[in-house]
Amino acid sequence: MAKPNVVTKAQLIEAAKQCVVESGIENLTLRTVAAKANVSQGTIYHHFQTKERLMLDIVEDTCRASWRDLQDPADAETFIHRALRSAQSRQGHDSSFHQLFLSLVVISLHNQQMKDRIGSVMKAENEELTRILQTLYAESPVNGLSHATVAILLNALIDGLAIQSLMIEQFPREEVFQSLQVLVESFIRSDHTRMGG
Amino acid sequence: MAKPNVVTKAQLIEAAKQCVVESGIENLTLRTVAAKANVSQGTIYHHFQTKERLMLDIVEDTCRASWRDLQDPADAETFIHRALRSAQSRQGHDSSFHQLFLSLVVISLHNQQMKDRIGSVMKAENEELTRILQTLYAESPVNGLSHATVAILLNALIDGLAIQSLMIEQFPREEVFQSLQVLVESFIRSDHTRMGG
Amino acid sequence: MAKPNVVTKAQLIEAAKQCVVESGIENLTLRTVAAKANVSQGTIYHHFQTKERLMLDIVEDTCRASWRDLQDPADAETFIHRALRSAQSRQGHDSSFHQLFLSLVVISLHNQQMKDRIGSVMKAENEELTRILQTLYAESPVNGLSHATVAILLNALIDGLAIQSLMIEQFPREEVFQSLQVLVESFIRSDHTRMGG
Amino acid sequence: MAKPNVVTKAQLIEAAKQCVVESGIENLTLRTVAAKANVSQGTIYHHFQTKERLMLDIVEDTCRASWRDLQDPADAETFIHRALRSAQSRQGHDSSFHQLFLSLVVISLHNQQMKDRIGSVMKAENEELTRILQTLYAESPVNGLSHATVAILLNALIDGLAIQSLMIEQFPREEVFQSLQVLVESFIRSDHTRMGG
DNA sequence: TATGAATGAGAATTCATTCAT
DNA sequence: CATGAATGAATTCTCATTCAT
Repeated sequence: MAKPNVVTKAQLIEAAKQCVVESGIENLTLRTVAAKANVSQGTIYHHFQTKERLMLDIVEDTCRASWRDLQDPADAETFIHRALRSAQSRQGHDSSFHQLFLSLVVISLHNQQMKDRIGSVMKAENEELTRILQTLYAESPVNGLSHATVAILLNALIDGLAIQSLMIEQFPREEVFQSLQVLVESFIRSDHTRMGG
Repeated sequence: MAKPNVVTKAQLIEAAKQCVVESGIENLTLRTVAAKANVSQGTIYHHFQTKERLMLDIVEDTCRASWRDLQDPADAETFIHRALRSAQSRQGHDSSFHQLFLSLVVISLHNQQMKDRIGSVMKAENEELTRILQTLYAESPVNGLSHATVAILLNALIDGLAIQSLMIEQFPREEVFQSLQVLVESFIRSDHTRMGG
Repeated sequence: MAKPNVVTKAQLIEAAKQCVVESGIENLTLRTVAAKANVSQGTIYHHFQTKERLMLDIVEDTCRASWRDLQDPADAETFIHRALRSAQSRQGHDSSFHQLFLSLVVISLHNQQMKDRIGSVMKAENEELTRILQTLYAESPVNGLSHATVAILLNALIDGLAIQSLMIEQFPREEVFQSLQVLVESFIRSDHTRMGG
Repeated sequence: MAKPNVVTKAQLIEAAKQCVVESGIENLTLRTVAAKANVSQGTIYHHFQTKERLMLDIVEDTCRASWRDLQDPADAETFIHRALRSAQSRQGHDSSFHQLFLSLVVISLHNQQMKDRIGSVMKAENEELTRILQTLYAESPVNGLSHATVAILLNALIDGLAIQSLMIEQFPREEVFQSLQVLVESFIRSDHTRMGG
């Protein structure tokens, strides 16, 4: 007993994320994580010194993933559609992303370090979307609102819809997201000068 | 030793809600609630038979409050302004409402009963807002979208902004909510005006 | 399951002291204490919030006992004989007192609160013995040494002998303590003016 | 990866002794020792097969050191002064020796092997001091007590004073040890002088 | 030799829950 | 109704020890 190198940190984080989605972050125990990863509890403590550290690493991992998606090179125009489509897919059968995200948000309400990390990513997402909107429209697509504000509202929309989608049985996902797409397209087709390609 | 009627159920629920906001729903213990309400743990068991029932009652209480707000008689036009203003005030100094709401949402992800209750209220809110929009506009204020969809999007916006406001240090609350008000007013003043136009 | 008032704090402390003597303070676990007291571990936490608090209470209890012995009314002359005899009896078959005492001393080396408590009792014992010596002899019984110093040396002698007695197999307890008694009596019989009765 | 001869057993024992003095024998862990010696935990297991053996080796090392001091060639008369002076210096700024000694004594209360080892050294110290007293005085320096008993009492005095010195804040070290020296000198200068006279 | 990942037994501690008063 | 002592299961965490490299 003591086989070396049976798991990596990444595998443990993955197992932990699954546990959160499966049984709720309030029920996340290291016993469960260890079981899911097929290692002993001690192993978890060898990699993360405390449960809090593991949770911080889950946040870190999730944030890094979001950031990677963001940086994914793509021409600006398709960016928003891609975002919408990915958001939609996340809501349906595979709602795990938003479950995890919301769980981390709630836990971070009483953990400044987590809050800082998540907050910084959300801010970065707003800024990235702002940049993209600026590429698409010389003037803001919505009268009277700055590009930055439109970006904030769009990102808020995604998160707010995720909540409704998670909570409301038979939420009309398809319809709403198609409407959103229509809305966004109406920006793009609108008579405002289009700049970036 | 038995002082009668020292506390009411409502007081205990209030205490529990405070505990959630102060130390996180993941740290909600009956000991804490009892301490905050200045009663013994046993007392809590006389009012709620289990911890889960207490949490269900918190949800119930929170939902009923939302519903009461909704039913509050007021002419349709001012409804949205009132909603926006209240949403805004909830985000700034007194963010506790949204903290509580999000916490309950996350917990309910693994509690069907809670999920049903919260989901039904969110659905009702969508429907109520739909009704109001129908009162205000013969046709939907946003081209191509049904009244119901606009309602969903507006409500999603509120929740999504709440998250950003809770997570992002120095989130531009004032600016964003004024923009939102501008946006909504542009609906009201100009029937049939396209959102993006 | 939950029979009220099955144990008192005093009983738990007694059980803990027995555990220390039986298996060493370095092996003191709350599981053991609970088992010895026939209660659950939770019960121990109901009375003492932490293990450290329990240990502080053991110290407190032991110190209070020492102090009570000290205050025990007795004419000064017999005091020392009584002390010697009790010290001796503590060393032989019933060495538990000194085992406990030394264990607490060692633990307290890294616990200021415990150290303060034990230190204050030891100081008080020195002072009490000084007072008694002053009652017995106008001038110090040992040439060139103050009453206080003689008291310190005598008390040190007791502790030092306890260690030897605990560690050395077949330590000549009888012989040494009779010698000590002879020595002390030689003080009393000496040509120095005797005062108190 | 295997650097040869990075540490010697002696270095590990030294590290362990430091750990005991710094954080208490009850908190001695192999992790701590390894950290202090800048080696891995595995390395400790190459030198000592178990934690208990490490502790036995600490005892062995400490006892051997005492014994070495004892054998140190010196004329009998100065022996006692040297002992007193070294004892005194051990108590003040550098109290670590007695901290370690007492810790080992307490642990050995429930480890026969350690007890035997420490006991044998204490006995040897008594015997050596007896021999020295016999060299100095034809008859015992204290009327009615054998040389052996006086030796035991003197050694007990050293240990007992060490405890007081460790526990009592502002223990009058200087004064007491000078008194002790006066006392011992009174033996040496006046053969046959009665201690109490 | 030396390493350090892995282990499992057991430590302290928490907590929902029960029950006699 | 209200209390609070008692419970036991579960949780976080520690640590001596093993073993493949």
